[in-house]
Amino acid sequence: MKELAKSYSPSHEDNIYHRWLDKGYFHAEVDKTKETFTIVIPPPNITGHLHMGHALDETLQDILIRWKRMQGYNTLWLPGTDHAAISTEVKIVNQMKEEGITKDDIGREGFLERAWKWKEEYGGTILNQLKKLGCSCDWDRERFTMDEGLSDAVLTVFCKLYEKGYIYRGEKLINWCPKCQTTISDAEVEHEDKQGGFWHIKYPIKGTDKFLEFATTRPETMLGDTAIAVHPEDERYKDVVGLTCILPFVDREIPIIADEYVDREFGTGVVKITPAHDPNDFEVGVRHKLPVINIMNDDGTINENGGKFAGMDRYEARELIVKELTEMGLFIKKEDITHAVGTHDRCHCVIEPLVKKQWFVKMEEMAKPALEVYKNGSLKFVPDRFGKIYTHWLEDIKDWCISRQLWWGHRIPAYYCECGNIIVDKNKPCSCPKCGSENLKQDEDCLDTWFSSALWPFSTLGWPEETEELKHFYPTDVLVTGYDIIFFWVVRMVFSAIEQTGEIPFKTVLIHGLVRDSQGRKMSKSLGNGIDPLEIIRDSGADALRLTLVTGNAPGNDMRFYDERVENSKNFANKLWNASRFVMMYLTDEEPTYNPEELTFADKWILSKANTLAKTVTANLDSFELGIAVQNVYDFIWDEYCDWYIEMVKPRLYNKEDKSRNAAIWTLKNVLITALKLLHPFMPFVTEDIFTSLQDKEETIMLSSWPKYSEDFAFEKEERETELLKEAIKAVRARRTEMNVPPSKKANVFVVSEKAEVRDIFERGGVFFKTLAYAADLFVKENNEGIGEDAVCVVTHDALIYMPFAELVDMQKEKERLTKEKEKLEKEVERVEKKLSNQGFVAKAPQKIIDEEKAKKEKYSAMLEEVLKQLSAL
RNA sequence: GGGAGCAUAGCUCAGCUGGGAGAGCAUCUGCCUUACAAGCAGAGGGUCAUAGGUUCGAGCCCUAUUGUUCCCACCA
Repeated sequence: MKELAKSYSPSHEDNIYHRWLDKGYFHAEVDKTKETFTIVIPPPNITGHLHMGHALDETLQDILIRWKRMQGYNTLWLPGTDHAAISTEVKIVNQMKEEGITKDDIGREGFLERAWKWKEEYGGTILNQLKKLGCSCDWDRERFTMDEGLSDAVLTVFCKLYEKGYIYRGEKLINWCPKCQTTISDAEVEHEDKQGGFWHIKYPIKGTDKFLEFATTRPETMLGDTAIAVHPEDERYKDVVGLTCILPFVDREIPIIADEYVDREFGTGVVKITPAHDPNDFEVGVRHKLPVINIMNDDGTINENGGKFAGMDRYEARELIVKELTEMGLFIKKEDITHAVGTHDRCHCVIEPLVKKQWFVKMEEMAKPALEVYKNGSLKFVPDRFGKIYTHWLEDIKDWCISRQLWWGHRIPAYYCECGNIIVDKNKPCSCPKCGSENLKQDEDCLDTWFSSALWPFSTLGWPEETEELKHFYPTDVLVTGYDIIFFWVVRMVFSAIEQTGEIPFKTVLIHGLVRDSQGRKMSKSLGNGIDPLEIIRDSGADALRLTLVTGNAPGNDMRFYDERVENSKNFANKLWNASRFVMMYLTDEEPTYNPEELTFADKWILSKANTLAKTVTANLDSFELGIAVQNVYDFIWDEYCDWYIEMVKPRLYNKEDKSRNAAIWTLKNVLITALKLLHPFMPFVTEDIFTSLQDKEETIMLSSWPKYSEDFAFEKEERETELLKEAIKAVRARRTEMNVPPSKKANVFVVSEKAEVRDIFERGGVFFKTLAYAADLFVKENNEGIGEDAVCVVTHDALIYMPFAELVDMQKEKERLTKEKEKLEKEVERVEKKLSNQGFVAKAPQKIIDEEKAKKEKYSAMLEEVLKQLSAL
């Protein structure tokens, strides 16, 4: 047995973690004799640093993993990182910029070399930070999305989907980020409300002196207009449909067409159609076979199709166009409006819809089974409401643009022959199977980062190889992630897994909310309100951080993080630490023996409570109520174990002659161990530290067995008896405080009850009742004969408790107090009676509830009777 | 425009299938009681947003309203 330091300090955490690592406790081998429990980590970006969001996400996973591991599952938590195509590339480009180098200077090869070097240097940062948090990942199985194996999975999937016709190359309208110079998917477009203009403009109708008036938020796109549209049934414009307008600046004749898409009620009921730069217009263009004229360069400047505006920035061109239209008399007015503008979620630059030839994943077919698995219940969301979000997205899904104009990532395995043939293959073919030419060029683009993360649950386990790991650990059990990532990742993992492996990638998706600052704001770099989890770990320990993150955290709900909460968590660690120190004071080298006959009813009470606790905590973990589960343990340790049980057994411990001393020590130790085990998933370090000091049998709490409910330790009667004494003690304490009796002033206490059973309880519990109720001596009696009439009386449920404090009693105040109590009890009795006389209640309420109410009635009536007696005696 | 969440003690939040309102922090009072002052004991504080409804019984279920946050969406 080791001794514990005087107060708790988290400084051991690193040592404990390294011992776990050295012992290989986190490592999972395929063990077919056991049921598996698998979690794959949502791979953090290699550019990332641990922020509170990660800390929460990983804490929840570690709790589940540690709990299941203790339950005896073959548990695997697979860690790794994501190459984060755009983020990483931008980071490296910026770094190069400082050195005055551009991507073109060093070329693709040079750039990739640099990127890999960067990855080797910084990519592991965040994983090391996870270790500080205590994450019990199997580090031997760490993966990276650009590993050889995972890259092979990516290429395999690409080729398979291409062959199946689910991946195609097409010229479609895509979202273009002029700043990052790449396409992005719909999911990466964020709609932000921005101040903008609504310019009213008119075009002359050819062959008439009339004009057609419309309004637009992006005047510069007029350079690419190829039509003007009105509603087919709009009487106002019936005559002009079929005529043409003259498009200013470029002098193009564009037809006036009729299309249902136009809303007659909105504006003038006239829309300019720019198929190359607007999704709706693109559709209209397809219907009417309109030419598509792209007027924009990749950097957001106007191209040669923009006539004299060519080379100008899109916003410069906008101003100049409006100015010149004004001069031409074609500009009518400008309204100031705020409207939703699509921006890139990474750089917040306004995205530009452009028509480009890109690679797409056809979604319609693959979405169906992904919807089905949720509907038939095989895929669950916790809380369930996020299933609706998932469903909604899938039902309305559009094809996924997967090509990115980047170098850092998985290069698209498509090869173009000079004859025009396209070959899609994992490996570069020697020659074109069509024309035999060896002049093949690989597609320059890379795949969307999410294309590889979509395969993460199975690619990390070796897929497409039929590895033992894949067979054993897949499908995984739980995916833990924030609600902000359902579209990007969860949806894509589900349909990818079903398509490639025929199985769902995980059974349950546990969704958590955001960690916000004390004022409820998102933590962000720009606000500077982020709290660094590593700083918290350094100052207060990972255990305190973890407890703070999980306490009161309900699935799917956001939470606020602030210092006072951490403080409380730290205090709890200290409380547990000191309770353990106390217990260890009474442990000797000799193991306390378990002798059921020696257990007092107080011992049985706490054993019974601990027994129930195991059941409750397990049930809450089973239903992913981690916040409630930890609250259960917290309350048990602090309120029941420390504030009551330890105090109750002190007299027995102090008295070496006490026959039940051994039983007390045994109970103290074993209940503490149970509590430590139940707490371990939440606070792994402090529980391990105490556990290893407390006993010598097992070398770690991590692999100890999870407590189970047992009928052998269900002691209902003893629980009732102890609660009765607790109630009496509380009543005495309250009464003393009320009368300002200092704790140092002890008094004789007389307990009076007609019931032999009650007297017996007080006799048996007398030892601790005396100390906890500040009694000099305790006298248990059948009636109040011989007790001074002027003693203070406390009326409890089963007994009357007298204390000779006559000199302290103010008769007037005493009367007031008793009157108050009388009124309170009368109210209670009235309430219960009313309930019990309600026919509907007696007829329809469950028997258990009725019995409870009846018991209450009896209890309150008896107490009221006593209070009345007291009053009349005064 | 569609959808979702939230509204409970001064503050931050729990309250799982309906059966007498809880925690932490803060406040007040008294205690350095041989594990812990990072503590102990006691106390105050809530018409559970509003209005209806279902029910013997509603913080919890239903409807509407108000406030608030978020997500989705092609009104140019």
